[in-house]
Amino acid sequence: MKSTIKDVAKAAGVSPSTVSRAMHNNPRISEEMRGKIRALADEMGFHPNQMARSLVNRKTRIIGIVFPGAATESLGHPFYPKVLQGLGRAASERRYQMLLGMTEGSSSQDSIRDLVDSGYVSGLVLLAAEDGAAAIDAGVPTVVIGRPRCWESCYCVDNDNVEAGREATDYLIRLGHRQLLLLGYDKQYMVTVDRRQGYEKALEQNGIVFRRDWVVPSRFLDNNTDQELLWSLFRQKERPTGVVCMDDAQAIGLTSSLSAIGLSVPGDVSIVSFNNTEAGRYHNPPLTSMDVNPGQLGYEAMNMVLDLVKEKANVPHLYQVPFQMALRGSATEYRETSY
Amino acid sequence: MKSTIKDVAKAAGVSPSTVSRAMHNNPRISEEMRGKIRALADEMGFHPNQMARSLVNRKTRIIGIVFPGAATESLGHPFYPKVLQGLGRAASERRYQMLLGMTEGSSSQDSIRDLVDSGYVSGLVLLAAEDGAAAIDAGVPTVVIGRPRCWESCYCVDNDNVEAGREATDYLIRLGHRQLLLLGYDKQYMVTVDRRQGYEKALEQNGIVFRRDWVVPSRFLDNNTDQELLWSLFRQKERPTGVVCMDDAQAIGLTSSLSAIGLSVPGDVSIVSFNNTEAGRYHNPPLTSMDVNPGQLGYEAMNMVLDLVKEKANVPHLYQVPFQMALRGSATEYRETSY
DNA sequence: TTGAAAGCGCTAACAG
DNA sequence: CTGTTAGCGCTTTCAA
Repeated sequence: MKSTIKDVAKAAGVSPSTVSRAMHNNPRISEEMRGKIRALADEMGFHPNQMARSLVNRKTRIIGIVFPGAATESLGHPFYPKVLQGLGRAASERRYQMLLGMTEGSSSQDSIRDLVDSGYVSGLVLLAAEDGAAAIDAGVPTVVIGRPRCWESCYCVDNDNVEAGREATDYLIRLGHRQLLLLGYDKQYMVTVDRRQGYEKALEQNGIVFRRDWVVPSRFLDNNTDQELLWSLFRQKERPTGVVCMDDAQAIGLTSSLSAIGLSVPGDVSIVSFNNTEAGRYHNPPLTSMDVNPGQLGYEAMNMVLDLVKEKANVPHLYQVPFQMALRGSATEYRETSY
Repeated sequence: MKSTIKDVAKAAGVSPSTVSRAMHNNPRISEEMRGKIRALADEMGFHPNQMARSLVNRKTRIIGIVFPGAATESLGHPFYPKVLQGLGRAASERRYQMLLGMTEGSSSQDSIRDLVDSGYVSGLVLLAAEDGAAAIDAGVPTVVIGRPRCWESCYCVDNDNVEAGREATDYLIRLGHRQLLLLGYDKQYMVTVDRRQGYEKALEQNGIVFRRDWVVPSRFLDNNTDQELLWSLFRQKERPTGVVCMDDAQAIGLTSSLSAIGLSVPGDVSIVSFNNTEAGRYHNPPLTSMDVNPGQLGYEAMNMVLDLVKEKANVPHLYQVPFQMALRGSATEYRETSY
């Protein structure tokens, strides 16, 4: 049986409150009493029951983590474990723990309710910007990773995705490419709309005219019917010589899709993508990819919620983490012979 | 302000106990009262405070997850997120939540203590067999993923690693290879000692003599000094033509190490490895790799702890999950011309 | 079928 | 500096 504060109090011949004070380095206790009690507590293997503490102070040292959509599924993409690493690092530095909200099958809305209603968490971090709206009335301090639609009224940490999109595109342009396709656009996801904006910006800054039909969804990689659409784009006389992909996985898919119609990467088409995954790193050719620093995203997000929980003043509503391109072989200089 | 059981009781004109019964489908309450109260509770947005409940019932719906060593670091290897997925899937099916123990910098021993002492968890799953010893006196039902030294006296889910090692080796032998190196052995890790045993078994079953100097640690990949040792092995006249690697990462490292001395994979050396990672899948050549089903490992482990927590009878001490080879290009038939 | 009372383990005034 | 008291929100005998 685990010993309680009363046991220790009795053994030490003092009152429970004294033990409580000793355990929390409360100043209202003598040095010697404190030492004596702590030693005794140690000996008896006493550890304050957090459950009871939380009940009275109305706060826990737990932050809930909410994964997007089908919960556990998202962990399949390497972005999430990396974010989790960062979250964990910050949490452990500040001696907090993380409770995972993975309500299989149900919406993240439910996941959030579960987490909060349970009373276990004193803060939340949402791993999907799409759930951002929920952040507003979650009932506990909440920060979302990514940029939700309601971003001005909530706390979030994100990359400057329009700038990232611009830089990725610009990189290709620097390489001499002027026929640029954007693959993986989905207006549902702010990340992609932001990056697309950056893409358009880069085009404009370089006097390249924007072609609406060269902004395509990732669905174009899915099956033969859809690939046909993609292929038709690359069979035009003036075909894209460079592609900006929203994710390494798409770049990988694209590479093989292209090879099916006899186009090679980077020989015929240069590719720049996002997320700098291991798969992309070992892909053939190795992918030039934008690293968005998922680890730091998590790290900053956790520190932000904790600041909020601690009611620190002036916590900024948005923190932007830097990104950088990992330069590898999938994007090379444009050559006439590309045609 | 969140409403408490008392608020609801007052509003319904009944006692708190009645509300409590209504919320938990206790039979000692009339159907109509139950309906009325639940409706009211819903309307008032009342959710029982789990903290308070746990305090009185002495159990929570939370399982602690302990990562090996430097906590968050381990998430860097794709094996762990996949295990986590499986854990999450089972946990969510049975309506449990997971608390992550990531005590940065401190041992997993401390991590375990933290988790258990806090009183938050009613069960534990350890993601590293090396921590197995701790499972015995954790104080709550514990299952470990992998095979700890003390495996007979604790609960674990694992692969049959000697068989896996045997099959991997045998695959190379089937391909005609008879000079086989084992890379990544470390007697500290039971996985590798088990797989090595399988390796030896395969050799024996095929009348190949075991060479102690062909069982090498992964350190041989680390730096030039160590690689020299590896290279010397491959510069012998009778060099290995097949290698069994304990992890895809090693297979990748080996490939490039080998290419530095002019040996190619699979042309000169065939490789079979473990863990079937994305990196290996997109590596050049794509890795033939043993998939140990990390997801299922997690899934079964979670179900096992929960069975233990629920005091289900006859929970087996060991559950073995199947594995299977993903056949790809890094291992090909042995040809004389390999020399 | 419902209510009253006691208590889970701990903390936080308020006295002394 | 230390003890007393009350109570966090809920469950659970025990009576009614």
